[in-house]
Amino acid sequence: MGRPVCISRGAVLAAALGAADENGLDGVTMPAVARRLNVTPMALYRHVRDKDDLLDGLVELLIDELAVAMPRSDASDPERIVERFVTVATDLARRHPAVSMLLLTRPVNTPSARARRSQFHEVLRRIGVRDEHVVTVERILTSTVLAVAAGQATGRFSTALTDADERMVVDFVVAGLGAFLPGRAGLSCREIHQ
Amino acid sequence: MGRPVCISRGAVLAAALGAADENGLDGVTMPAVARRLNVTPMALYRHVRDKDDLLDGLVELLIDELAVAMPRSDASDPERIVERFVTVATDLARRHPAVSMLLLTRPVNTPSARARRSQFHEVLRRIGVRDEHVVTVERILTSTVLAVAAGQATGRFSTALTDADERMVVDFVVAGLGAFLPGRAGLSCREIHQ
DNA sequence: ACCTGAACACCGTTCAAGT
DNA sequence: ACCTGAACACCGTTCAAGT
Repeated sequence: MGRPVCISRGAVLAAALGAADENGLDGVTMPAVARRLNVTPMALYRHVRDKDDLLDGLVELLIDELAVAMPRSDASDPERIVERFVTVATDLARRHPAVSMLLLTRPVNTPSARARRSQFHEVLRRIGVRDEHVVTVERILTSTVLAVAAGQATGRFSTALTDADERMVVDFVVAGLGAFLPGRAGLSCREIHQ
Repeated sequence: MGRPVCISRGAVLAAALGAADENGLDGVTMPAVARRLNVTPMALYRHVRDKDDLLDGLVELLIDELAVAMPRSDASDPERIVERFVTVATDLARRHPAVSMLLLTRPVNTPSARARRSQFHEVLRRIGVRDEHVVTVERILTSTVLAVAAGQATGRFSTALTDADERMVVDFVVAGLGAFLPGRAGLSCREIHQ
């Protein structure tokens, strides 16, 4: 790209994301990131505490990108919400396969990430998930969607996710979520696959 | 432990698993594994092609451990099957948190792993999942269960999984699986959610 | 056949300098 | 304030030896 003489944390993270997208997580190395910025590796430590901090930064980057496309708290139709979540996460995993795996691995405790999570909790509460279930349901939903999306993007599965597969993920999650919505007792939601 | 003068692939993998359990994935290093066997790092290369091969071996180890406790193809009650799977995977993730994360990350194409998968496919077929859905349903199930289990074990979530949480995972997966089973109550989502 | 010593390229990180 | 050179500990890996 260009040759910015002046580095910033944002520039470092962007370079790291590029390296990850092109060469996988193993490609995210201090020298590699530095080279993309026309800088020596040591210069990075001015903007990033250490490599762990750099990876945390990548995770936060993806979370923000996930969140801007996420359902707002005024959403109410569970199926639409889940559908959007699955679509957005799958697309994200396709564009950033290596880093999306990190989302599953690393704890995300930054203020921004916590805010995103609260927002999600609010959505779940609004559609009828009981207060004491909200936190765990959110974990299950994000784990499922991210694992399927990231798993296919990083080659855990031999074939890529088709549109039909994506549809099945939505149906699965919607039906599973149904177990925590009022007005029913663990019945399966739909029968469209018969 | 002891001081085996003679090394084998099994011993190397066992030592690597021990290192992973104690010090996380970063603790799985050629010198560290070798030290556990009272051997120099170079000796490992006689039994393991490279580090990638070593990690593949760890994954296979866990898959086998998972499989011995898995439902047999004569199982028929979906809820019991899912329950057992969740219990076994959660327990496995608790004992081997670091490596269980690897299960989610690395493709598993060894003959043994493929056999395990076929076995699972057979179970799904038996309980009524249609042929063209079997592969994707298996991906969704394993991704969900492993991600939730491994995610809590590696500290992605702040609090550990309680028994109640585990129960919720079972309920979620059973309900989700219901979307792909015949003969359940013919409710549609739209009716349920008004 | 199986292990070791020496050696190499490479990575993360620090610190004292440079501008 | 921000970047660089030199330096260190450490890791993955190879190869020619040793037994």
